Amino acid sequence: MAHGDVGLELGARVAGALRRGLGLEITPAEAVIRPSTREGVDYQCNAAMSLAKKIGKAPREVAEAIVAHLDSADLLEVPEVAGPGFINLRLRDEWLAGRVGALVGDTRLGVAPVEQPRRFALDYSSPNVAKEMHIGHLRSTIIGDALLRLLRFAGHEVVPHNHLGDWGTPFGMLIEHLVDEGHGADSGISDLNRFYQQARAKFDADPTFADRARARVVALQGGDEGTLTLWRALVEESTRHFQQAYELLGILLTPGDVYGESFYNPYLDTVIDELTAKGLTEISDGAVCVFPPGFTNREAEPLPLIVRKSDGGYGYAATDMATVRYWVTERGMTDLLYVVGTPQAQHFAMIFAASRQAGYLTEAQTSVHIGFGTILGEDGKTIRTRSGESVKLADLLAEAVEQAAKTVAERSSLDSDRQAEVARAVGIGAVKYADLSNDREKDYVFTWSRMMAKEGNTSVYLQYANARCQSVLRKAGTPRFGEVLVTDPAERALLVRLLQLPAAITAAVEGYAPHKLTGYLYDLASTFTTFYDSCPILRPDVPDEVRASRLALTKVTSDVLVLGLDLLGIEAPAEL
RNA sequence: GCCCCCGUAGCUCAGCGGAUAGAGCAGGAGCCUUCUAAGCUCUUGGCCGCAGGUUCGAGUCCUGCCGGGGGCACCA
Repeated sequence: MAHGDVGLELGARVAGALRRGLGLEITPAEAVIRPSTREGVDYQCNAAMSLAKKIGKAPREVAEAIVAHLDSADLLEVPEVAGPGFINLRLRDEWLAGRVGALVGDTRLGVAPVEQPRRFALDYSSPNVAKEMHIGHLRSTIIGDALLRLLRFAGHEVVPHNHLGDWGTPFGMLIEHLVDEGHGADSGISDLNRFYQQARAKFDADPTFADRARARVVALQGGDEGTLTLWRALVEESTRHFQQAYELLGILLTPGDVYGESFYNPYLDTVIDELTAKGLTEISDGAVCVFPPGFTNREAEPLPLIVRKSDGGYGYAATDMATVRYWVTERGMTDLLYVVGTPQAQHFAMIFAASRQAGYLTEAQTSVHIGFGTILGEDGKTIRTRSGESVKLADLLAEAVEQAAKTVAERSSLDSDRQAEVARAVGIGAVKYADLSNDREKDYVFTWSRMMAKEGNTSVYLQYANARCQSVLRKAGTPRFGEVLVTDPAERALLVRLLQLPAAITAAVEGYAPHKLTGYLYDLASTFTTFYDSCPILRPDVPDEVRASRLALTKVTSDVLVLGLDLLGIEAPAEL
């Protein structure tokens, strides 16, 4: 294994030792190798204690046997058994140096692609047509995009899809309003919120308009061509608005990734038919329902998934069933991911359960609701503007860039154009990092002062660390990267850290947990700045071979930071 | 009422069944003639909500309780 996870490699060695020493078969993961925080110890093996129990030997005896049969002289110092049966492992400097040296110029930085790529359909962002994006769309969009990047880098195939809210009864009034306003080159729909509110107001105030709106819904559902043209105009205008937000945010979604609710309309009847043919549906209060087992309502009665409403219309349950069916059956996806807030947990649990019953999902597929917590204001409640409305995404991002620009202006010596670019990278990065660095399943408190802080665990700290790397490399002219040497504890710590990228990415990918990567990157940046502080690189008294080694380390550190930030969707300017 | 999630330092958060629970901020003490001080070093601060249980070992797994949030039939 030329590249990869150091912990797993150590695990494989321990597994070998157990096979030879005690005739036990375990997997590398079962060797329970963990990074150690103890002085002078890089990793520890915790397998002896649990194994001792199984085979009826003393834990220390097992540990001694592992050590005795460990074939690891190439990569480890002599291991020590400590405490009840811990095995302390320290990597050899030469091995570390060789491993890190191999990362210079490696575009994957030691991260091996997965051995068995899967096909992911990834649902994220999902704003509503004719409504401006607001803070409620932020987490799905940011987290989903990071997962797209992470999964792809890991070697999987990922098809992102943007489940636009582009269908339903509100479109009757929206289209009628569009008719009233005229939809010339510059119609009123560029201000989406106002357009929606105006339509709403007319709907509430003017019965004639309301009747027209209702008739328009029927025409829309009936496929009236003129109505569809108007509807498309709304969708297109909204899509342009979304694309602007995505561009500013650095989100990979394109109009080609739009699979809105309307996309699944042609499949809805089929879904009902198939569910019915399988005997899964019941009529309850006039609605066509599936009752997946294990779900109950307040009265402890079975809880329905309403696939067709009593008025004959389709609800979102029908669309979501059709979505599962489409991505598995028509597109051959193996894994369905939905980046949607945790309040929808029960809904997705029911969709998945019903999809299994229907045979849309089999053992070959997984389906995961990637839930996330609510963004809270500093008062601990759902964040809102002073007037109680949800915060517009555009306003929030503008605020972030503006705040960043202020700091950049104070610190940066770049020209104004490049300062503007940096402000954007820093401001947007701060918003994304604040989101991604929290466990996605928990609520998190949105605090400008903390995310924009010039110190601490923020995106700018990582960006700054990278800018320092880049500055050194620039000053080195055409840097000569030499063989990696270990001459200082801070330098050695950096080597150990650099080799932990594969483990961090694996953890982030397997748990759909970007914060595992942010945590690693912060540790790396922190380890680097300590190294930077105590290990001069370009100073004249540094021997040439040490300088060449440290330049190589600086290069690899920068590469890891840039890659890591890119996987999170955050830019890393070369200068701040 | 039932189900799900969360309670870790003053604040915001990490923590993979393993050793003395870690960061950042805030507080205290230092460090810029020297590669970007948006930085570094040292330091104060914890009955991991409470009570049981499982385990050689529990912040982590199980049960109960207390507190907070969310969900529970035609909105998505």
